[in-house]
Amino acid sequence: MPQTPRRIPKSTISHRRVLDAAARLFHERGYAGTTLRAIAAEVQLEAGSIYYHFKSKDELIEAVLDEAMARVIGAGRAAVEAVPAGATARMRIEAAIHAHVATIIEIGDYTLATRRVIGQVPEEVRQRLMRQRDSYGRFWQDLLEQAQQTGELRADADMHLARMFILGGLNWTAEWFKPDRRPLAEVAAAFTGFVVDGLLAAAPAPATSRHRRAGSAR
Amino acid sequence: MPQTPRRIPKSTISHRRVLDAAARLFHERGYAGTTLRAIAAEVQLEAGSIYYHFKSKDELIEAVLDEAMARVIGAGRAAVEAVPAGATARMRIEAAIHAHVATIIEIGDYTLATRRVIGQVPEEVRQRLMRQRDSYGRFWQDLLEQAQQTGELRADADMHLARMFILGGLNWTAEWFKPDRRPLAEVAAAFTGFVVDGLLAAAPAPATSRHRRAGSAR
DNA sequence: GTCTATATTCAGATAGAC
DNA sequence: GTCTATCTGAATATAGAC
Repeated sequence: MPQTPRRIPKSTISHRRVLDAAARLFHERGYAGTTLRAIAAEVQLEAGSIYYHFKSKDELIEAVLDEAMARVIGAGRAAVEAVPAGATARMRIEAAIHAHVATIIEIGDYTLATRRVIGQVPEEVRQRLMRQRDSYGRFWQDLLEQAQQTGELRADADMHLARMFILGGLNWTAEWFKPDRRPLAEVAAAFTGFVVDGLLAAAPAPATSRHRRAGSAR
Repeated sequence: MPQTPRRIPKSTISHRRVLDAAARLFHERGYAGTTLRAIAAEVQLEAGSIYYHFKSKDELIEAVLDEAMARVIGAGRAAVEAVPAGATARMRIEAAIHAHVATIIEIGDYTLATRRVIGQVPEEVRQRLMRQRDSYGRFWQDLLEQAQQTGELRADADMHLARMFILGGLNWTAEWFKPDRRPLAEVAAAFTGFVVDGLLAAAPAPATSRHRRAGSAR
Protein backbone atom coordinates (compact mmCIF):
# COMPACT_ATOMS: atom_id res chain seq x y z
CA MET A 1 0.00 0.00 0.00
CA PRO A 2 1.18 3.54 -0.60
CA GLN A 3 2.89 5.01 2.39
CA THR A 4 0.56 7.24 4.29
CA PRO A 5 2.53 10.37 5.10
CA ARG A 6 2.82 9.78 8.81
CA ARG A 7 3.49 12.95 10.70
CA ILE A 8 6.59 12.87 12.80
CA PRO A 9 6.47 15.87 15.10
CA LYS A 10 9.38 18.24 14.72
CA SER A 11 9.90 17.94 18.47
CA THR A 12 10.53 14.19 18.21
CA ILE A 13 13.25 14.70 15.64
CA SER A 14 15.03 17.37 17.64
CA HIS A 15 14.62 15.32 20.80
CA ARG A 16 16.46 12.39 19.24
CA ARG A 17 19.09 14.57 17.63
CA VAL A 18 19.79 16.31 20.91
CA LEU A 19 20.02 12.97 22.70
CA ASP A 20 22.48 11.55 20.16
CA ALA A 21 24.66 14.64 20.35
CA ALA A 22 24.54 14.54 24.13
CA ALA A 23 25.63 10.90 24.19
CA ARG A 24 28.59 11.63 21.94
CA LEU A 25 29.74 14.63 23.95
CA PHE A 26 29.17 12.99 27.34
CA HIS A 27 31.33 10.15 26.06
CA GLU A 28 34.09 12.41 24.76
CA ARG A 29 34.18 15.03 27.50
CA GLY A 30 32.45 13.54 30.52
CA TYR A 31 29.48 14.98 32.37
CA ALA A 32 30.82 18.22 33.79
CA GLY A 33 33.00 18.69 30.72
CA THR A 34 29.99 18.78 28.44
CA THR A 35 28.17 22.09 28.23
CA LEU A 36 24.63 22.53 27.03
CA ARG A 37 26.03 25.16 24.67
CA ALA A 38 28.22 22.50 23.03
CA ILE A 39 25.34 20.04 22.70
CA ALA A 40 23.17 22.77 21.23
CA ALA A 41 25.88 23.78 18.76
CA GLU A 42 26.15 20.18 17.53
CA VAL A 43 22.55 20.25 16.39
CA GLN A 44 22.54 23.90 15.31
CA LEU A 45 20.54 25.20 18.22
CA GLU A 46 21.18 27.77 20.89
CA ALA A 47 21.74 26.75 24.48
CA GLY A 48 18.41 27.98 25.76
CA SER A 49 16.51 25.85 23.24
CA ILE A 50 17.63 22.61 24.86
CA TYR A 51 15.31 23.35 27.74
CA TYR A 52 12.31 22.96 25.49
CA HIS A 53 13.22 19.26 25.09
CA PHE A 54 14.77 18.40 28.45
CA LYS A 55 14.07 19.97 31.81
CA SER A 56 17.72 19.89 32.90
CA LYS A 57 21.16 18.51 32.23
CA ASP A 58 20.40 15.73 34.71
CA GLU A 59 17.35 14.67 32.75
CA LEU A 60 19.50 14.48 29.61
CA ILE A 61 22.15 12.25 31.13
CA GLU A 62 19.47 10.06 32.67
CA ALA A 63 17.91 9.52 29.24
CA VAL A 64 21.28 8.55 27.78
CA LEU A 65 22.06 6.05 30.54
CA ASP A 66 18.61 4.47 30.51
CA GLU A 67 18.71 3.93 26.79
CA ALA A 68 22.19 2.38 26.86
CA MET A 69 21.31 -0.11 29.58
CA ALA A 70 17.91 -1.04 28.16
CA ARG A 71 19.29 -1.71 24.68
CA VAL A 72 22.11 -3.99 25.86
CA ILE A 73 19.89 -5.99 28.18
CA GLY A 74 17.10 -6.29 25.64
CA ALA A 75 19.40 -7.45 22.87
CA GLY A 76 21.07 -10.06 25.08
CA ARG A 77 17.86 -11.64 26.30
CA ALA A 78 16.28 -11.59 22.84
CA ALA A 79 19.29 -13.23 21.23
CA VAL A 80 19.40 -16.10 23.71
CA GLU A 81 15.65 -16.64 23.56
CA ALA A 82 15.91 -16.89 19.79
CA VAL A 83 18.28 -19.87 20.02
CA PRO A 84 16.43 -23.17 19.38
CA ALA A 85 15.62 -25.18 22.49
CA GLY A 86 17.91 -28.12 21.83
CA ALA A 87 20.96 -26.04 20.99
CA THR A 88 24.36 -26.47 22.63
CA ALA A 89 25.68 -24.20 25.31
CA ARG A 90 28.26 -23.01 22.83
CA MET A 91 25.52 -21.73 20.52
CA ARG A 92 23.70 -19.94 23.34
CA ILE A 93 26.91 -18.36 24.56
CA GLU A 94 27.93 -17.29 21.09
CA ALA A 95 24.50 -15.72 20.60
CA ALA A 96 24.85 -13.77 23.85
CA ILE A 97 28.39 -12.69 23.00
CA HIS A 98 27.38 -11.58 19.52
CA ALA A 99 24.38 -9.65 20.78
CA HIS A 100 26.34 -7.96 23.55
CA VAL A 101 29.18 -6.79 21.34
CA ALA A 102 26.90 -5.85 18.45
CA THR A 103 24.80 -3.67 20.70
CA ILE A 104 27.55 -1.85 22.56
CA ILE A 105 29.25 -1.13 19.23
CA GLU A 106 26.06 0.02 17.58
CA ILE A 107 25.23 2.46 20.35
CA GLY A 108 28.87 3.11 21.18
CA ASP A 109 28.51 6.66 22.41
CA TYR A 110 25.69 5.69 24.73
CA THR A 111 27.55 2.78 26.31
CA LEU A 112 30.85 4.61 26.59
CA ALA A 113 29.10 7.66 28.00
CA THR A 114 27.63 5.41 30.68
CA ARG A 115 31.01 4.20 31.87
CA ARG A 116 32.42 7.70 31.79
CA VAL A 117 29.74 9.55 33.72
CA ILE A 118 28.46 6.91 36.13
CA GLY A 119 29.35 8.23 39.55
CA GLN A 120 28.42 11.76 38.58
CA VAL A 121 24.72 11.15 38.18
CA PRO A 122 22.14 11.59 40.93
CA GLU A 123 22.24 8.75 43.46
CA GLU A 124 18.70 7.60 42.65
CA VAL A 125 19.52 7.24 38.95
CA ARG A 126 22.71 5.37 39.74
CA GLN A 127 20.88 2.95 42.04
CA ARG A 128 18.29 2.13 39.40
CA LEU A 129 21.00 1.61 36.79
CA MET A 130 22.98 -0.72 39.02
CA ARG A 131 19.90 -2.81 39.70
CA GLN A 132 19.45 -3.27 35.96
CA ARG A 133 23.13 -4.09 35.55
CA ASP A 134 22.88 -6.70 38.31
CA SER A 135 19.88 -8.28 36.65
CA TYR A 136 21.86 -8.55 33.42
CA GLY A 137 24.70 -10.07 35.40
CA ARG A 138 22.38 -12.77 36.72
CA PHE A 139 21.22 -13.46 33.16
CA TRP A 140 24.82 -14.26 32.20
CA GLN A 141 25.41 -16.17 35.39
CA ASP A 142 22.41 -18.39 34.68
CA LEU A 143 23.57 -18.94 31.12
CA LEU A 144 26.94 -20.20 32.35
CA GLU A 145 25.73 -22.18 35.33
CA GLN A 146 23.04 -23.97 33.40
CA ALA A 147 25.63 -25.03 30.85
CA GLN A 148 27.69 -26.25 33.79
CA GLN A 149 24.82 -28.26 35.24
CA THR A 150 24.14 -30.03 31.97
CA GLY A 151 27.78 -31.04 31.92
CA GLU A 152 28.71 -29.03 28.87
CA LEU A 153 31.02 -26.75 30.79
CA ARG A 154 33.66 -27.75 33.34
CA ALA A 155 32.23 -28.37 36.77
CA ASP A 156 35.30 -27.06 38.56
CA ALA A 157 35.35 -23.60 36.99
CA ASP A 158 34.37 -20.62 39.12
CA MET A 159 31.53 -19.28 37.05
CA HIS A 160 31.40 -15.98 38.89
CA LEU A 161 34.99 -15.23 37.97
CA ALA A 162 34.35 -16.53 34.48
CA ARG A 163 31.44 -14.17 34.03
CA MET A 164 33.40 -11.16 35.21
CA PHE A 165 36.29 -12.07 32.95
CA ILE A 166 34.08 -12.61 29.91
CA LEU A 167 32.02 -9.46 30.35
CA GLY A 168 35.24 -7.51 30.82
CA GLY A 169 36.60 -8.84 27.55
CA LEU A 170 33.35 -8.06 25.78
CA ASN A 171 32.93 -4.58 27.20
CA TRP A 172 36.47 -3.71 26.22
CA THR A 173 35.53 -4.08 22.54
CA ALA A 174 33.73 -0.74 22.81
CA GLU A 175 37.17 0.84 23.19
CA TRP A 176 38.86 -0.65 20.15
CA PHE A 177 36.61 -2.59 17.76
CA LYS A 178 35.96 -0.87 14.41
CA PRO A 179 33.14 -2.63 12.52
CA ASP A 180 34.55 -1.58 9.14
CA ARG A 181 37.83 -3.39 9.74
CA ARG A 182 36.47 -6.90 10.13
CA PRO A 183 33.07 -8.58 10.48
CA LEU A 184 31.67 -8.62 13.95
CA ALA A 185 30.60 -12.24 13.56
CA GLU A 186 34.25 -13.18 13.16
CA VAL A 187 35.15 -11.53 16.46
CA ALA A 188 32.17 -13.05 18.23
CA ALA A 189 33.12 -16.50 16.94
CA ALA A 190 36.74 -16.08 18.02
CA PHE A 191 35.70 -14.88 21.48
CA THR A 192 33.38 -17.83 21.81
CA GLY A 193 36.29 -20.06 20.90
CA PHE A 194 38.46 -18.54 23.62
CA VAL A 195 35.74 -18.82 26.20
CA VAL A 196 34.23 -22.20 25.44
CA ASP A 197 37.40 -24.08 24.73
CA GLY A 198 38.58 -22.76 28.04
CA LEU A 199 35.54 -24.06 29.82
CA LEU A 200 34.49 -27.07 27.84
CA ALA A 201 34.16 -30.27 29.87
CA ALA A 202 34.67 -32.70 27.02
CA ALA A 203 38.21 -33.06 25.76
CA PRO A 204 38.59 -32.72 22.02
CA ALA A 205 39.77 -35.67 19.94
CA PRO A 206 43.44 -35.88 20.96
CA ALA A 207 44.75 -36.97 17.56
CA THR A 208 44.71 -33.73 15.54
CA SER A 209 44.10 -31.39 18.42
CA ARG A 210 46.31 -28.69 16.91
CA HIS A 211 43.90 -28.18 14.08
CA ARG A 212 40.76 -27.66 16.07
CA ARG A 213 38.80 -24.74 14.69
CA ALA A 214 38.45 -21.63 16.84
CA GLY A 215 34.82 -20.75 16.19
CA SER A 216 33.28 -23.56 14.24
CA ALA A 217 29.65 -22.60 14.67
CA ARG A 218 29.40 -19.77 12.13
CA MET B 1 72.14 -0.39 62.15
CA PRO B 2 70.05 2.34 63.74
CA GLN B 3 67.92 4.25 61.30
CA THR B 4 69.50 7.55 60.34
CA PRO B 5 66.71 10.14 60.43
CA ARG B 6 66.53 10.86 56.71
CA ARG B 7 64.94 14.19 55.95
CA ILE B 8 61.90 14.01 53.75
CA PRO B 9 61.04 17.53 52.63
CA LYS B 10 57.62 18.71 53.63
CA SER B 11 56.98 19.59 50.01
CA THR B 12 57.46 15.97 48.94
CA ILE B 13 54.85 14.78 51.40
CA SER B 14 52.29 17.34 50.32
CA HIS B 15 53.09 16.70 46.69
CA ARG B 16 52.26 13.03 47.08
CA ARG B 17 49.19 13.67 49.20
CA VAL B 18 47.84 16.13 46.66
CA LEU B 19 48.49 13.67 43.83
CA ASP B 20 46.70 10.83 45.61
CA ALA B 21 43.70 13.01 46.37
CA ALA B 22 43.65 14.24 42.78
CA ALA B 23 43.69 10.67 41.45
CA ARG B 24 40.77 9.70 43.67
CA LEU B 25 38.67 12.71 42.71
CA PHE B 26 39.51 12.55 39.01
CA HIS B 27 38.37 8.94 39.16
CA GLU B 28 35.15 9.70 40.99
CA ARG B 29 34.13 12.93 39.29
CA GLY B 30 36.07 13.14 36.04
CA TYR B 31 38.37 15.90 34.92
CA ALA B 32 36.04 18.86 34.57
CA GLY B 33 34.00 17.63 37.52
CA THR B 34 36.96 17.85 39.87
CA THR B 35 37.74 21.27 41.27
CA LEU B 36 41.08 22.29 42.69
CA ARG B 37 39.12 23.49 45.69
CA ALA B 38 37.86 19.93 46.25
CA ILE B 39 41.33 18.42 45.91
CA ALA B 40 42.69 20.98 48.33
CA ALA B 41 39.93 20.26 50.84
CA GLU B 42 40.79 16.54 50.77
CA VAL B 43 44.27 17.26 52.04
CA GLN B 44 43.27 20.15 54.32
CA LEU B 45 44.68 22.90 52.14
CA GLU B 46 43.17 25.93 50.48
CA ALA B 47 42.77 26.08 46.72
CA GLY B 48 45.54 28.59 46.14
CA SER B 49 48.09 26.36 47.87
CA ILE B 50 47.85 23.69 45.17
CA TYR B 51 49.71 26.02 42.86
CA TYR B 52 52.80 25.77 44.97
CA HIS B 53 53.04 22.08 44.04
CA PHE B 54 51.60 22.01 40.52
CA LYS B 55 51.60 24.76 37.94
CA SER B 56 48.11 23.98 36.68
CA LYS B 57 45.25 21.51 36.68
CA ASP B 58 46.67 20.08 33.44
CA GLU B 59 49.99 19.37 35.08
CA LEU B 60 48.17 17.51 37.86
CA ILE B 61 46.23 15.24 35.56
CA GLU B 62 49.34 14.60 33.52
CA ALA B 63 51.19 13.43 36.63
CA VAL B 64 48.34 11.08 37.52
CA LEU B 65 48.18 9.53 34.04
CA ASP B 66 51.95 9.14 33.73
CA GLU B 67 52.21 7.38 37.04
CA ALA B 68 49.36 4.99 36.28
CA MET B 69 50.81 3.94 32.94
CA ALA B 70 54.39 3.65 34.15
CA ARG B 71 53.47 1.48 37.12
CA VAL B 72 51.41 -1.01 35.13
CA ILE B 73 54.00 -1.35 32.38
CA GLY B 74 56.88 -1.64 34.82
CA ALA B 75 55.20 -4.27 36.93
CA GLY B 76 54.29 -6.37 33.90
CA ARG B 77 57.76 -6.41 32.40
CA ALA B 78 59.42 -7.03 35.75
CA ALA B 79 57.14 -9.95 36.56
CA VAL B 80 57.74 -11.72 33.25
CA GLU B 81 61.48 -11.12 33.42
CA ALA B 82 61.51 -12.69 36.86
CA VAL B 83 60.14 -15.97 35.53
CA PRO B 84 62.92 -18.58 35.12
CA ALA B 85 64.14 -19.09 31.55
CA GLY B 86 62.88 -22.64 31.10
CA ALA B 87 59.40 -21.97 32.38
CA THR B 88 56.21 -22.84 30.52
CA ALA B 89 54.12 -20.28 28.67
CA ARG B 90 51.45 -20.84 31.28
CA MET B 91 53.78 -19.64 34.02
CA ARG B 92 54.81 -16.55 32.08
CA ILE B 93 51.23 -15.69 31.28
CA GLU B 94 50.13 -16.22 34.85
CA ALA B 95 52.94 -13.94 36.02
CA ALA B 96 51.86 -11.22 33.61
CA ILE B 97 48.20 -11.59 34.58
CA HIS B 98 49.02 -11.49 38.26
CA ALA B 99 51.22 -8.42 37.90
CA HIS B 100 48.71 -6.58 35.76
CA VAL B 101 45.77 -7.14 38.07
CA ALA B 102 47.82 -6.57 41.22
CA THR B 103 49.03 -3.24 39.95
CA ILE B 104 45.77 -1.83 38.66
CA ILE B 105 44.12 -2.81 41.93
CA GLU B 106 46.90 -1.37 44.05
CA ILE B 107 46.79 1.99 42.30
CA GLY B 108 43.09 1.74 41.54
CA ASP B 109 42.30 5.42 41.59
CA TYR B 110 45.14 6.18 39.20
CA THR B 111 44.16 3.55 36.66
CA LEU B 112 40.45 4.30 36.85
CA ALA B 113 41.14 8.01 36.60
CA THR B 114 43.06 7.34 33.41
CA ARG B 115 40.13 5.65 31.73
CA ARG B 116 37.75 8.35 32.89
CA VAL B 117 39.66 11.42 31.81
CA ILE B 118 41.53 10.25 28.73
CA GLY B 119 40.11 12.28 25.91
CA GLN B 120 39.96 15.39 28.05
CA VAL B 121 43.69 15.86 28.43
CA PRO B 122 45.86 17.96 26.11
CA GLU B 123 46.49 16.24 22.79
CA GLU B 124 50.23 15.99 23.33
CA VAL B 125 49.79 14.20 26.66
CA ARG B 126 47.27 11.84 25.13
CA GLN B 127 49.61 10.98 22.26
CA ARG B 128 52.46 10.15 24.59
CA LEU B 129 50.20 8.00 26.74
CA MET B 130 48.88 6.08 23.77
CA ARG B 131 52.40 5.36 22.60
CA GLN B 132 53.18 3.84 26.01
CA ARG B 133 49.96 1.88 25.93
CA ASP B 134 50.83 0.52 22.48
CA SER B 135 54.23 -0.54 23.67
CA TYR B 136 52.61 -2.45 26.52
CA GLY B 137 50.27 -4.01 23.98
CA ARG B 138 53.22 -5.28 21.96
CA PHE B 139 54.71 -6.73 25.14
CA TRP B 140 51.59 -8.85 25.57
CA GLN B 141 51.43 -9.66 21.91
CA ASP B 142 54.99 -10.98 21.99
CA LEU B 143 54.23 -13.01 25.09
CA LEU B 144 51.34 -14.73 23.34
CA GLU B 145 52.93 -15.14 19.93
CA GLN B 146 56.14 -16.58 21.30
CA ALA B 147 54.12 -19.15 23.19
CA GLN B 148 52.39 -19.88 19.92
CA GLN B 149 55.65 -20.32 18.02
CA THR B 150 56.98 -22.81 20.52
CA GLY B 151 53.83 -24.82 20.02
CA GLU B 152 52.50 -24.30 23.53
CA LEU B 153 49.50 -22.31 22.36
CA ARG B 154 47.18 -23.14 19.49
CA ALA B 155 48.54 -22.09 16.10
CA ASP B 156 45.12 -21.27 14.71
CA ALA B 157 44.12 -18.74 17.37
CA ASP B 158 44.04 -15.07 16.41
CA MET B 159 46.44 -13.69 18.98
CA HIS B 160 45.49 -10.11 18.37
CA LEU B 161 41.89 -10.82 19.29
CA ALA B 162 43.07 -12.97 22.17
CA ARG B 163 45.17 -10.14 23.55
CA MET B 164 42.33 -7.64 23.33
CA PHE B 165 39.96 -10.09 25.00
CA ILE B 166 42.39 -10.92 27.79
CA LEU B 167 43.38 -7.35 28.55
CA GLY B 168 39.72 -6.41 28.60
CA GLY B 169 38.98 -9.11 31.15
CA LEU B 170 41.94 -8.03 33.26
CA ASN B 171 41.21 -4.31 33.11
CA TRP B 172 37.65 -4.95 34.13
CA THR B 173 38.84 -6.21 37.53
CA ALA B 174 39.52 -2.60 38.48
CA GLU B 175 35.76 -2.11 38.48
CA TRP B 176 34.76 -4.97 40.75
CA PHE B 177 37.61 -6.82 42.46
CA LYS B 178 37.90 -6.21 46.21
CA PRO B 179 41.22 -7.57 47.54
CA ASP B 180 39.75 -8.19 51.00
CA ARG B 181 37.13 -10.58 49.65
CA ARG B 182 39.47 -13.17 48.18
CA PRO B 183 43.18 -13.55 47.48
CA LEU B 184 44.35 -11.99 44.27
CA ALA B 185 46.48 -15.02 43.47
CA GLU B 186 43.31 -17.11 43.34
CA VAL B 187 41.77 -14.80 40.76
CA ALA B 188 44.97 -14.66 38.72
CA ALA B 189 45.18 -18.46 38.73
CA ALA B 190 41.55 -18.81 37.66
CA PHE B 191 41.98 -16.26 34.88
CA THR B 192 45.06 -18.09 33.69
CA GLY B 193 43.02 -21.26 33.64
CA PHE B 194 40.34 -19.63 31.48
CA VAL B 195 42.89 -18.21 29.10
CA VAL B 196 45.38 -21.04 28.75
CA ASP B 197 42.97 -23.91 28.65
CA GLY B 198 41.27 -21.99 25.88
CA LEU B 199 44.46 -21.68 23.94
CA LEU B 200 46.48 -24.74 24.84
CA ALA B 201 47.63 -26.84 21.88
CA ALA B 202 47.90 -30.14 23.71
CA ALA B 203 44.60 -31.83 24.47
CA PRO B 204 44.19 -32.90 28.10
CA ALA B 205 44.04 -36.59 28.98
CA PRO B 206 40.55 -37.56 27.79
CA ALA B 207 39.83 -40.06 30.56
CA THR B 208 39.02 -37.84 33.54
CA SER B 209 38.75 -34.55 31.69
CA ARG B 210 35.91 -33.35 33.90
CA HIS B 211 38.22 -33.14 36.88
CA ARG B 212 41.00 -31.09 35.38
CA ARG B 213 42.06 -28.38 37.79
CA ALA B 214 41.40 -24.77 36.85
CA GLY B 215 44.56 -23.12 38.09
CA SER B 216 46.90 -25.84 39.14
CA ALA B 217 50.10 -23.80 39.22
CA ARG B 218 49.60 -21.99 42.50
C1' DG C 1 10.10 25.53 18.69
C1' DT C 2 13.73 28.58 18.86
C1' DC C 3 15.80 32.90 19.84
C1' DT C 4 18.20 36.72 22.76
C1' DA C 5 19.35 38.54 27.04
C1' DT C 6 20.47 37.98 31.57
C1' DA C 7 20.54 36.39 36.62
C1' DT C 8 23.41 33.67 39.41
C1' DT C 9 26.90 30.73 40.66
C1' DC C 10 31.31 28.93 40.56
C1' DA C 11 35.52 27.60 38.20
C1' DG C 12 40.96 28.24 37.44
C1' DA C 13 44.43 31.15 38.27
C1' DT C 14 47.24 35.13 40.42
C1' DA C 15 49.18 38.39 44.04
C1' DG C 16 50.91 39.35 48.13
C1' DA C 17 50.60 38.75 53.32
C1' DC C 18 52.25 35.66 56.81
C1' DG D 1 54.57 26.34 52.34
C1' DT D 2 50.16 28.01 53.07
C1' DC D 3 46.74 31.57 53.46
C1' DT D 4 43.24 35.26 51.99
C1' DA D 5 41.35 37.99 48.58
C1' DT D 6 40.25 38.72 44.04
C1' DC D 7 40.27 38.84 38.81
C1' DT D 8 38.11 36.93 34.82
C1' DG D 9 35.69 33.82 32.25
C1' DA D 10 32.12 30.58 31.64
C1' DA D 11 28.50 27.48 33.21
C1' DT D 12 23.25 26.31 34.13
C1' DA D 13 19.00 27.98 34.03
C1' DT D 14 15.11 31.44 33.36
C1' DA D 15 12.10 35.01 31.02
C1' DG D 16 9.96 36.73 27.45
C1' DA D 17 10.14 38.07 22.39
C1' DC D 18 9.27 36.04 17.89
